[in-house]
Amino acid sequence: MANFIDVILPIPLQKLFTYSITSAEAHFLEAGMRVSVPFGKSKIYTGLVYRIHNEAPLVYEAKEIHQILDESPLVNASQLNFWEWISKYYMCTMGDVMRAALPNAFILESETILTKTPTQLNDEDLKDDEFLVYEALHHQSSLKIQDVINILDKKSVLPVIKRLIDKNAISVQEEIFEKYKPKLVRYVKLNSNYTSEENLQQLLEDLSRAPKQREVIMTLFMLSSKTKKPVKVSELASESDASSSIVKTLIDKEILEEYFIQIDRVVYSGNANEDSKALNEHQEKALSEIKSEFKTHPTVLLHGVTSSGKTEIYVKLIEEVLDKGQQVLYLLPEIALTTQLVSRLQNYFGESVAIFHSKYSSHERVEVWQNVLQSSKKAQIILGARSSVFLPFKNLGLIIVDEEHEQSFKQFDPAPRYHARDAAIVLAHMHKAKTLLGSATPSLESYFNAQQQRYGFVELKYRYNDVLMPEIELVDIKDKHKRKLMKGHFSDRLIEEMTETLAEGHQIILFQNRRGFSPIIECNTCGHAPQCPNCDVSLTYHQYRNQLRCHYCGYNTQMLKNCSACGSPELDNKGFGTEQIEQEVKILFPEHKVARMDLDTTRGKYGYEKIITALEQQEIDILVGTQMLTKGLDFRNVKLVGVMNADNMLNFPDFRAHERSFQLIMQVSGRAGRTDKRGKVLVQTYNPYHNILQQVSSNNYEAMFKEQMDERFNYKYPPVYKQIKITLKHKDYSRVEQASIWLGKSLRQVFGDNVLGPESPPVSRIRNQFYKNILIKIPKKQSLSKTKEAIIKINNSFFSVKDFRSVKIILNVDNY
DNA sequence: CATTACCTTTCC
DNA sequence: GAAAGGTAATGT
Repeated sequence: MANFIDVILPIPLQKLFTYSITSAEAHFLEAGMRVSVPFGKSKIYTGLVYRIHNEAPLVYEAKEIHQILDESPLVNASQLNFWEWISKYYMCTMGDVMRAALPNAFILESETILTKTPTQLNDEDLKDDEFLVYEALHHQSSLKIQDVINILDKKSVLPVIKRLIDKNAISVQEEIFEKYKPKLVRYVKLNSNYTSEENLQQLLEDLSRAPKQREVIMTLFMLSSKTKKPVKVSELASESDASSSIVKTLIDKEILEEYFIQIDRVVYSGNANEDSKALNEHQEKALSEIKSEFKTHPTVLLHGVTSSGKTEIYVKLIEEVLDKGQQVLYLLPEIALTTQLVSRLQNYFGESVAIFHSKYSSHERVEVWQNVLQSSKKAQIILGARSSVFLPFKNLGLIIVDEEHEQSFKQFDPAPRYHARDAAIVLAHMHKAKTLLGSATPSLESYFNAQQQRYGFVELKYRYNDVLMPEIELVDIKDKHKRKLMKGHFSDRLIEEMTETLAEGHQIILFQNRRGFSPIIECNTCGHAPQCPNCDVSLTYHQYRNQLRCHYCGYNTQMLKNCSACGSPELDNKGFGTEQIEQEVKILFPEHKVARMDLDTTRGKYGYEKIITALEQQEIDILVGTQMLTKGLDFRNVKLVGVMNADNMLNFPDFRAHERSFQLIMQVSGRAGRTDKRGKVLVQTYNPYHNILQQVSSNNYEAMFKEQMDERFNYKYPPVYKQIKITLKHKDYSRVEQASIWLGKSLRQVFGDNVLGPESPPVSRIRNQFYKNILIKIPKKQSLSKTKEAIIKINNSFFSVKDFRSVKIILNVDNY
């Protein structure tokens, strides 16, 4: 009987691909193992076995696989179920999910390698470009396609390569590379020739004329007898104070023998040296409420004010799940995964905590994956960002989603456009595990779900140690401007409070929801603002490199001296960003240390941590920053928080702008006064009577919730209605316009008034591609899966129109 | 008329 | 997503 496998390939194609295998391979293979398979004329891809069967495909002949890559499944059955759900719910292909789920290093790709043939050729047989490539192969043994592109400096190199092959000058082959290399550490031991006493004696005598080498040998004895462990080369070199070349000499002389041991890249050296803290009465009460809610609800929302000690409650829950021998997933927004929280958990749980986030190298991620797969002791608790929902859990008991309201749990750009919180709830369900959502400012949808009894609900209203909530004061900057009480972007009240706080030796955080120096440069004479050549946006001024930059495509140029439209040298800054605030603070408080925290200053693996540490150590008096400041950081000595301008958040054109503003201001406020002293928050605004700001200043989440929910009801927004956003994208404007009108019409035939658009988004061109959006609102009682089926149907007929085939369509389910 | 740029199609 | 194969566009 013939044997076949269906394989998921990491490309955005709807279908699976069928390959033929031998019966021996059929015996060996299991779903979830990787195979490498030929795809197309020349490429070799990594595929994941989805199904093994005997049904020969009818319309084509299946190719044979190239190679089996795993000895046991890399992805388990429950993960494949989960992938299936993601792909159905978020309307993407299994290939998309595979790309997102597997660490990059697991997905091998082949590369075309050119090598010279032994045949002798006369140079005159070759044309110029052919000769260049041929010549290059005299200097290096092989070339990649990319190298050829560089050598010839043009795009289409394949004809050249083809001619060279025809002339028998070169040959090509496909090679696949294993991207993951285990980390090996070099150890040394004495060569076995010298184990006997007399040989050893002889050796030491021989070395008497090489004192350094003798010293190294003596150190080796000393080290191995002291630690009774294998001795690392690096250790030996540093202990004996010898260079590694001396060690190498000894190895070359076969006196020492080197060997390698594979080690984990990510190791935690400390121990679980702390017992979990005893809870106070409020925490204790919340904990027991959570447990009793779990009896009736698989998902519970914990609404606990900032600094109420939610983490300690999580720790207690984690302890119980670990005792049952189950795994725990602790999800956090990327940015909140700081050393602070990591080391706190490591203090309680030692090396059973594994961390997984995007700043880890792909090698490190492979190791975490493998530890989880093997349910290793090292990976009982996974602390990770959204992509950690894809880890190969076997026995998950609890998922904690901390800072549940954070929008960074939703992935926007490549598919799968999943929301990690929602996916986590489904994942927990598949494992019959519990999910705990925690936030000081829950998202409306979660709070709504709790009210509808879909989630259990627990509240924690008291801050730890009964610290008072900070006092929030609204400052009317319209009035201050009128009365000339503003210095730059600082009101007299803010300066007063800052001066006082600094005098007391406390720290200050200033929050400005915008990065860059000054978003827009405008000509005073003609009003022209420099635009990005590839996108439909004005360029942003960045002072630290004196550049104009585009935040969408990364385009940048030097700052202009004259207006590019009229030549006038009078260019003015409109709006303001973190850099400008930083500069103003430096002028206002020249004797204090000011730092800035935004995307530009936190590049690199430790950029973020450096600033945090500096603030903790009180090397910084005033920190200016963006959203990043809001994430669960515990700064003991910060007493004052200033929100520079609340209006640009409130006026953001998005149905969640108000909810977001509330959350953001509440979260930054939470940074103030975490110890004995009551903190103070100043919110500068042109509109102090705005309802949201009133609700912020009275710390009234319920009022905010009620009012916002009314709006969501009236305007049919989530969580009352669900929504799917369809984005069309093409480099030709009239093509997207026509396509979007057609699509809008077809959708309206099915969904009527619940289709909004097509509309051009605020930024209608990015990287020279034009965009159109269509929004579909889905009433609660309308079946979500039927809706999606209908969309897919319409989509298919869309692509059968020849003119539309080149238009890219992006489906975004729950696009908020 | 040859070479290159661009677009469409197919991949199992 | 990538490369092959076809077609239009450009150069000599």
